[in-house]
Amino acid sequence: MPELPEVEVVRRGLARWVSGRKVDEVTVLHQRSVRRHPAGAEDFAKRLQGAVLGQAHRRGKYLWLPLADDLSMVAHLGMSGQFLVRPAGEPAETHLRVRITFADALGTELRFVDQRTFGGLSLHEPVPGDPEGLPYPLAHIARDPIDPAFDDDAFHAALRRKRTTIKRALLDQSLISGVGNIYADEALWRTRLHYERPTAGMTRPRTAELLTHIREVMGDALAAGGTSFDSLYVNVNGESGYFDRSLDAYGREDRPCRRCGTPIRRRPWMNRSSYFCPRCQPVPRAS
DNA sequence: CGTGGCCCCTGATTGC
DNA sequence: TGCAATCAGGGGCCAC
Repeated sequence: MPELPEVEVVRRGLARWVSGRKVDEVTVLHQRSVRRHPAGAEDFAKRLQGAVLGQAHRRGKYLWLPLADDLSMVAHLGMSGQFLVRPAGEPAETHLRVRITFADALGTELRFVDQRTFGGLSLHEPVPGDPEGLPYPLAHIARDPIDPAFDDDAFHAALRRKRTTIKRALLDQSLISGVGNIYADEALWRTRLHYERPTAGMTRPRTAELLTHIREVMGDALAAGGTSFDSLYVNVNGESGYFDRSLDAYGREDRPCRRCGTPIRRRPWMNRSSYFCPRCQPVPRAS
């Protein structure tokens, strides 16, 4: 389940192994993987053929590589997406969705593999005047907390304005990007905040503490090469990253809280799960 | 318009 | 043993 640190690892892999190469052939093996390309799979392939893939950019969990002609190839890994750089001619992976070959002599091709097809590739024009050439579908995606331009004060003000709960806000990519279910639980545990705490009650020091912990969790994961729980996450060269043994809350139902020993609880939440320590992170009164 | 909830998908795991 | 239910979850989309 790639979160921001994993996606950043993929970005670096693309920058090293793919940027600057000229596309030869594009084969779309699953329509759903290009569903965000409005003009369809054939158009996607046609426009990409012959283009040189530019520098690899990231905003939150989105990746994009500008082409020479104003369009960018946008990628989202979703739940199970992987970019693999493989020797051309290697057998296709079971869930290979898009194959991109190159017009050079390096002998490798780029493969987008995605078991659950929540991810996908598409081509888009930039938001007019955006200095980074941010593609249109990403216009509403906020900066991530390890982006130097992330505005802590603006984030705090947005939390105060909202009438929602803290974990919902952390997963709202228009407020802060790159935080997924796992790292939200980890950061809330570190901050001793229950996931249903109203954002309107956040104080400035509390927000600052929360951001610090989010950055620590992400930084730790990035240093470890990304988090993984199974073989679904593989970086651009096919190597798994492992970080799960240092998780404090996520996936630890009934196991003792590393701070106080109280068994960690799991609660159904938004069709997924929230993990928390009932003692360190007490349920807010008004919920 | 802001907020909350549903749903897309596949495979591993669990339960009967 | 075999089949069905459950779970995993990013984020777009829609209803209220």
